[in-house]
Amino acid sequence: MDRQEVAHVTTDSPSARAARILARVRAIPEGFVRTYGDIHPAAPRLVGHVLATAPDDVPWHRVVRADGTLPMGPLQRERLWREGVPMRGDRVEMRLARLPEVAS
DNA sequence: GTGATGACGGAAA
DNA sequence: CTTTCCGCCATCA
Repeated sequence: MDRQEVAHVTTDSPSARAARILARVRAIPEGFVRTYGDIHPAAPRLVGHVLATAPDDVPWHRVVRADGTLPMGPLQRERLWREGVPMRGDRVEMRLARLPEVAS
């Protein structure tokens, strides 16, 4: 389905989307990561904005780019490393750390 | 109201 | 491998 359908199916409203995004991010288990696109395919950039203005009790470091590079640099890298996320150089081994799409 | 920007993604060259 | 280009949506000037 395209983004229009997604928006229709998933009760949209600025706050509702933000809430859904935050919920998904909080659901990422330690040691794994998900990409912006995985969290909200229709608007990856929105995910970034939400995380940027989100409370720090969310595991924002578990959200990385689709190619495994880290948007937040060294800090994020350190946090992921501590959780045992497999990395190669400065990027995450998506093949192993990327969490499969979750239903809901 | 318009236009630029950003913690992005994917396709094309 | 890199660089463009276009689509997305909320914010902000």
